[in-house]
Amino acid sequence: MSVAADDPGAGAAISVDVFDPTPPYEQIRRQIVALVSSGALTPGDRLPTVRQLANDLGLAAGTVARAYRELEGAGWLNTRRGAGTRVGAAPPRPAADAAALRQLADEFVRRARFLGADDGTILRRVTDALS
Amino acid sequence: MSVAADDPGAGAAISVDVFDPTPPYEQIRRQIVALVSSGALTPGDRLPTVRQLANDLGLAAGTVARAYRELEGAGWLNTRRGAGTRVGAAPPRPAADAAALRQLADEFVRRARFLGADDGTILRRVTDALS
DNA sequence: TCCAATGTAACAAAGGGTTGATACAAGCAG
DNA sequence: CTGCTTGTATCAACCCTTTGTTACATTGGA
Repeated sequence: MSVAADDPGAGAAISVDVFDPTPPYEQIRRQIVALVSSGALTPGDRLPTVRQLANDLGLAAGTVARAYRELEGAGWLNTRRGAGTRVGAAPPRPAADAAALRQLADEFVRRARFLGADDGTILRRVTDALS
Repeated sequence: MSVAADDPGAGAAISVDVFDPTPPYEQIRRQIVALVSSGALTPGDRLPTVRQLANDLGLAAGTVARAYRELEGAGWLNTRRGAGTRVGAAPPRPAADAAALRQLADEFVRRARFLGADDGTILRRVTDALS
């Protein structure tokens, strides 16, 4: 079960799986990296405020703030007090597309296996989705 | 950086990323699920002893024991005191939630295409990720 | 200028995970 | 039977994360 946070401005959704032992701030961090890497969020796009996202996800503001802070430090986001948080102008993407696609595929396979799917089923579903 | 634990008996390798905030027991649990799901470990294959794996990974025995215990409870492993731990005869594969998997595949394909990847590339990346 | 919005910082309290040690229980081989 | 191996249980101590709360600094618009 997960709580979804619709983000009309960026057209993206971030969620936190309460059954995942991974700390919420880390789940958020990874999802934003994936969203930026995949192009779902582009430079200049504004992210939800820490209070807004925290409220949507049922978390404390400080928890979301930590995710934003770490992403800021890594160059993914630009945050300014009073002005909000936006996707950085030059996200850390050296070998952009190839690396992003590989990361995307790895993440997909990991999640699919987490659902209990075997390799054959995973490939079949991807083939279906391609058509 | 990660510490690797070679497992000659099963021909598999399990590692723990000390920079990943995800608890070690959870990292181990997921990797074993992946190894069994992918067929790298087959029913009857013996896993390292809790002390052996803990020593290789630099963890406490109880930490590895917890991963084994959770996997046992979920039906992935069979563990008997004094006899060791082996892959269960009937790992929980049909648990594949068809709807969730389809949604996951659709989302993955959507993002991959957003990156500009063609169908062949997408399939190749998934195949790579499966191995 | 004034004020609301936003990110940041600090704090104590609570909960969970890990460690390291020890002890115990159950299987297996001699 | 005896001894070794293996998984399990317990314990206290420590560290990390989260929570609420409050306060503060900065930004931008009325």
